Amino acid sequence: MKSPEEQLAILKRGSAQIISDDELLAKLRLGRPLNVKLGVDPTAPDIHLGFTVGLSKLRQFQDLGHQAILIIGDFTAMIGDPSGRSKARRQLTHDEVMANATTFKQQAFKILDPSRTKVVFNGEWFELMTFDSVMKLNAHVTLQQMLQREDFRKRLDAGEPVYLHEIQYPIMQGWDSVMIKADVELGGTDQLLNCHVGRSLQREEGQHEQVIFLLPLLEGLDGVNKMSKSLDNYVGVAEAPEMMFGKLMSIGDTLMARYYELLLCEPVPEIHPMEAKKQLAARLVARYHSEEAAQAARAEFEMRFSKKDLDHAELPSLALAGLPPDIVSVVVAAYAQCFQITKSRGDARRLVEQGSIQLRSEKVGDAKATPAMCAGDVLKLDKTRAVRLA
RNA sequence: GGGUAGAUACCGAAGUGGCCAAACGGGGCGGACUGUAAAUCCGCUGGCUUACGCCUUCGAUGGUUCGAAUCCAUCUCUGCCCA
Repeated sequence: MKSPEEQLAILKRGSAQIISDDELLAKLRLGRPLNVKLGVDPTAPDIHLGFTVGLSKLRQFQDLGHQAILIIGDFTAMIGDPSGRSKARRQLTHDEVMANATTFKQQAFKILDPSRTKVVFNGEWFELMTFDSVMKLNAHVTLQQMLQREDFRKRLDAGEPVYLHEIQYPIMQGWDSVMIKADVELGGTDQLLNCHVGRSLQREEGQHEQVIFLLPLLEGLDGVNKMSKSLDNYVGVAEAPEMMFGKLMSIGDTLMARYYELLLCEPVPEIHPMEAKKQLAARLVARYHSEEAAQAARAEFEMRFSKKDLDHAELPSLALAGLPPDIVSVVVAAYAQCFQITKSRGDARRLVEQGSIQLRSEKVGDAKATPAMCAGDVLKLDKTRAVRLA
């Protein structure tokens, strides 16, 4: 086992803020495995790369001999963490949440070591709480403290509603820390207040206060907002290798540097940016799938986009039989059948007229056209989608 | 509970009886250019239609009118102020 000082040095890499280094060092010196808490709300069925920043850090704690405690917020997910949000979340039903939690757990174990992870659901304690104990908890936190939060503040200033159940969220998250006797709580930088509430509740209960270990938030594919399912700027860890590779290749250079730092924990290599990005994409695909899948995804990507060789790429096929012969109808059918995307005829016509639609690498251009289409022909729909006719 | 202001397309925001499928900005999409990126430029952005045009849309429901996003009534939701 590494010395406390060595452990601290390793853990600090890639962190945003630790409250505090000294407290963490003191806890590491206790010589026992620390309870390291990471809370997740299964609001969506699968996790994305943004979330893996926390899981990877948790894994690092595990590798140093500590006890990982993954809290599945089956109860809190129904409220929805208001952190960083400009609107109240839709409340989920318990069934939805539990269904999400199942896949969630499987995916978390692509990163965590299952043999050293304790998984708990916070419904275990919250469902049993009585109203008077809820009131007692509330007595520990003031409205002013809650209003310090930037996201609530912003909503107030913008004249947006802030609901009382949302204000309960930090208190519930804090109580989780008490219930599992957390020594360290991991979270994104937007979790600062929530984690602090945990500390004060622990103090009230006569426990040692948890160390707050904050990690930077990973920006989503747009490079601006944090990665989130609801903004559709995410890369899911369960996504198909080609999809994952393609999404990662679409990011800008600045964001690439960020991903290197937060996901691979190293600087961008001093090579052509294009190659650096391919390596990033390949390594992440390898992490969540396999080395072979990563190489295949890269080869596929290069064939399709770099060499623009759609003829040999693997494409979904579209049966022409029974379709009207005009190009617009074929395009609409291709989106619907091969990609489950509903395009209006107007949209499809626009794509044709604007030159996005290509048949055998030639722009069609004329929405009225009824070009001869044969089995095996490649029909390009837009930047990322194409189908093979059959 | 009382007063008051508001609810417009993916988001923000104009429009206050016909010229409104609804300005403008953002976002999104397509094209050019590139490294498939970014930046830039051009175009598109309710549905059906080759087109003329037709249909549905401005919180909800009714009403006034030849004609309503715009006027009236009721309802729902939200902000702010007062209790």
